[in-house]
Amino acid sequence: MTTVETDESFGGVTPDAARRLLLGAVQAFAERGFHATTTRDIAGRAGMSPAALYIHYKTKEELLFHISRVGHERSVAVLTEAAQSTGATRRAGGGAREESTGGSAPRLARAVRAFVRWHAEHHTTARVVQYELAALDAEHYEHIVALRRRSEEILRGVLEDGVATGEFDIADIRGTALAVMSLCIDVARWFSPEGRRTPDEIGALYADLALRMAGHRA
Amino acid sequence: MTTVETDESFGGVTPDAARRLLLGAVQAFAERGFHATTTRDIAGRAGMSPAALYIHYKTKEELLFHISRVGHERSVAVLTEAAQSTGATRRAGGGAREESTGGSAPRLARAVRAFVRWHAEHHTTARVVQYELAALDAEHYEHIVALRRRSEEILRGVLEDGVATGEFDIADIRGTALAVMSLCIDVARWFSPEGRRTPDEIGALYADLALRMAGHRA
DNA sequence: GTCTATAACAGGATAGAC
DNA sequence: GTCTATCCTGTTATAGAC
Repeated sequence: MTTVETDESFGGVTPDAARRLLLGAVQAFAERGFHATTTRDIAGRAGMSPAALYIHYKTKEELLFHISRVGHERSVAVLTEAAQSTGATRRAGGGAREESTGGSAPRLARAVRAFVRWHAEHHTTARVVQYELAALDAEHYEHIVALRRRSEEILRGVLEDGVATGEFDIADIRGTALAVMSLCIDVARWFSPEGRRTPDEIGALYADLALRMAGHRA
Repeated sequence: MTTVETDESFGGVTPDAARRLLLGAVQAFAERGFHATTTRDIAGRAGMSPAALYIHYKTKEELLFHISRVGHERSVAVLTEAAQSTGATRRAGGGAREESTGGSAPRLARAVRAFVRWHAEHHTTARVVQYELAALDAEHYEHIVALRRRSEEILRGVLEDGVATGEFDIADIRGTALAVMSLCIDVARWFSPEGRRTPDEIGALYADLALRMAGHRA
């Protein structure tokens, strides 16, 4: 949770050189975009010659895929954990669901807050993850799209639960879930550590906005 | 308002060749991004040789700037018009404002609906306008940022008015305005004409969501 | 205004020494 | 595993004929 984001997301990557390359690539891609970034730039940031890059990654695109994959996995994990009921959730007979501890409202609030925090704290990674997908090759792109669908489904599930229990009042669940996702994702585009709000403050504000969007009766 | 967006935004551009280049560039930039687009590609789409491009635009970046400028001007105009009171708005003594015809709630709804519609209907242009700014040179970038601030201020103004009249209940006006902008802008990222909703349906949904975010008492 | 041809150069990826 | 040197392709932008 450093403010000068050195992004611990890739802390566990094995050869030290590979990790440095990943970190350099994330920064370069976030600043300039994938296509405007040269392999010389990436290698330079990692303190290596351009050639050394190819020992660890077959192409520049593979580097992007690695970043995208790990980034998406992290953000899905953050969302999944936060969206869980604190106790267990059991399905009741007719398809409606009973909550044991956390109702849908706190689950939604926790999910949005955590997801937004992740996008703000890791805005460098998140920017690459969210806005450079088009540069992936077809196969890698499909892999990532599958991960993205998971996030959407998780969020939609929380909204569905809340409507079923009467906590939420939503006309268009799918559309609202998409809108809440939009809101969270867009944080990566504009967030700056120099801005007037901390990641957690934005998370708290957005959690409140999401509850309002869900028609939560305060 | 064609579904197969041929984007009338640039209909008035004077030499026919210049307009075709602009249109080709918008499509190419939206599909591949600025840096991944070649001048050959743009010229090809306009039915010209690469060299002909430089008669009409000094550089590829100038083409992007032109698109960005016109696009921003259009979207600001759309937002401004929609956010106006239908009658005149007069300031009352203490800084609070009286509405004559349209209250703040319908103004917010109209503004969001129109802004979202624009981003959906012109999603090709909008994508370039919103996501390729980083490729502009410093001077051009500043020009565009000034236009963007205008949009934010317009939206914030509507929220402030609504809070002053008691129509809205907002703790953090600036943050909420930013969030509503986010929501609208992000439409350009994911909208597809093949999707299940029309631009106007999305606009209507988002207008409702914005009212909820603003704490409008229905 | 548009074309063909080309200058001038940058960038991804590899070869081969160490 | 890393370096230096380099290949080779593709790119922006210009020159000069029509």
